[in-house]
Amino acid sequence: MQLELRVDRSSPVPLYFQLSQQLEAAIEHGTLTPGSLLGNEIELASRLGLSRPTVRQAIQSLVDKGLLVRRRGVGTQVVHSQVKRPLELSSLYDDLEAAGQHPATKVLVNTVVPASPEIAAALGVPEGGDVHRVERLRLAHGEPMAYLCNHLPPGLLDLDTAQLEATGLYRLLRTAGITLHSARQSIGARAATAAEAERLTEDEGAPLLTMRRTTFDDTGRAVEFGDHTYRPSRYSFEFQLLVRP
Amino acid sequence: MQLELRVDRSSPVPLYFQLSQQLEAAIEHGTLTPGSLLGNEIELASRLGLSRPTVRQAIQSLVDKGLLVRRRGVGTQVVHSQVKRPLELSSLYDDLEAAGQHPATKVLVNTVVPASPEIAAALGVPEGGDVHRVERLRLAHGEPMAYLCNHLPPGLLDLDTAQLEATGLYRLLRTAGITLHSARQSIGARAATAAEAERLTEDEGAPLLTMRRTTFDDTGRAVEFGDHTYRPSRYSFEFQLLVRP
DNA sequence: GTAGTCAGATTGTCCGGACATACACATTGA
DNA sequence: TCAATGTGTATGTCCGGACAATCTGACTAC
Repeated sequence: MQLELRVDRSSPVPLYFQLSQQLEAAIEHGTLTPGSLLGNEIELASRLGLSRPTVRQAIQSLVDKGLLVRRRGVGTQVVHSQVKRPLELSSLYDDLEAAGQHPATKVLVNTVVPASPEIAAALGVPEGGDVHRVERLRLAHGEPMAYLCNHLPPGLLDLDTAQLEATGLYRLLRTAGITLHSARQSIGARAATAAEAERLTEDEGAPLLTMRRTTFDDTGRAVEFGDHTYRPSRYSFEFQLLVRP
Repeated sequence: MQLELRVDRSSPVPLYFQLSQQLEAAIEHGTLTPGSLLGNEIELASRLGLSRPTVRQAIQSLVDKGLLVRRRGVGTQVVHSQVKRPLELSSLYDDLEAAGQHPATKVLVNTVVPASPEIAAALGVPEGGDVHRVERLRLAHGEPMAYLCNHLPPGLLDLDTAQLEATGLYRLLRTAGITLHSARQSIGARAATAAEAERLTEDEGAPLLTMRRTTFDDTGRAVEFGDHTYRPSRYSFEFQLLVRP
């Protein structure tokens, strides 16, 4: 069966993007089965009334996502891998919501504090200068799941406690017009201290999963520094890595 | 000062790649300082005797790596972020070697076993069929650091114990002509069992960092399934994530 | 029968150009 | 003074074409 593809030239959406989205949907939906050839670029271009560079741009974006593989002299085929979801800079809140876990947030602290040396270095602000500090408890099904301590540079956005309880920090940042770009993460484990154990209703000495992250926006400016602890019985980090040769 | 760039048309190395490497080196070296404009694409192209698409391809590859930011109507500038290293599908052995930790490996088991349901599903082989099983202890400075249990599909490569002790598994795979493409990882934590504690010279119940990973080659075929436990006092996962909008 | 060779197919690289779009800045208007 | 408007500049998108590099498979020669 021939895959039905078409583009709308009156739409403001770029043609290559229209095409890549349709291809991605076809792969996701199973219309394009793993291992199947995509048909050569020139024929595809003429069938759609597009130029070859445009078709290549569409295909390239899916290759970058790890959905397609190009082979010179052979063609472009769908990878036959079970997992196709791309890696993302994930938000715990969105992850939980997507998994149907009904996340809830309890804001413990929402204030302004002087920056410690470590936080100042991470955020690129002067030591002792003002930074926002937010401590939250993330719950799923009413049970505590993670303790989240975040610091943000001043003047970036208003941190409203009600909003923080209704959604995730990343969504607030995006809503404020900040386009997140990259993050440096460190994931480790350690035994819970007495205070940590109480917050998460675990026993002292119980293993905890820890994550420390600095997030940067598209200008390379640090917009958030987080120090999180998770209950490993309730949460683990899942992601897909792509090799960039 | 004008950045000195030039391309060698007699080289088999693609022009866009020559350019992107020089730009990356200039950024790494500090010749191109964070926040500085790159000069517009058309002028850059004419200066180098290249076409604009070629220059764009070079710049785009660095944008994808997170080194540059494009702004319509403004120009392309170097991100002013502290961390510029891209995310990679890391190999523990290479990581340790790069950090000057003198890694060593002790092969505990190197054999062929029938695939359990879980392993068969991960590797995409028939249940009960033959798979390689390798258990290793990774040491740094003579101290145990991680316990690595891996399964590989049959017929992929010869697993020589001596080679496994001399280098990492990923390097062996690459040497065998396998181009790694992506991996699905899950990172968690748990308390050490008695057996795990003994292997890693920890106490029973001590927190351990766990990682489970399935690695795929460029055709989407699973080439390795690993179940690793790390001593969190000696190791944590560090990586940088890029957002793909 | 096996190895080497050749042709076809397909992606990889590169060109030169055209118009659209968004941002920054200066100008103009209220 | 401040907002709206225009203008220049840079990237974003798209085109049509050309040749090179590489893989597959069939054919040929030994």
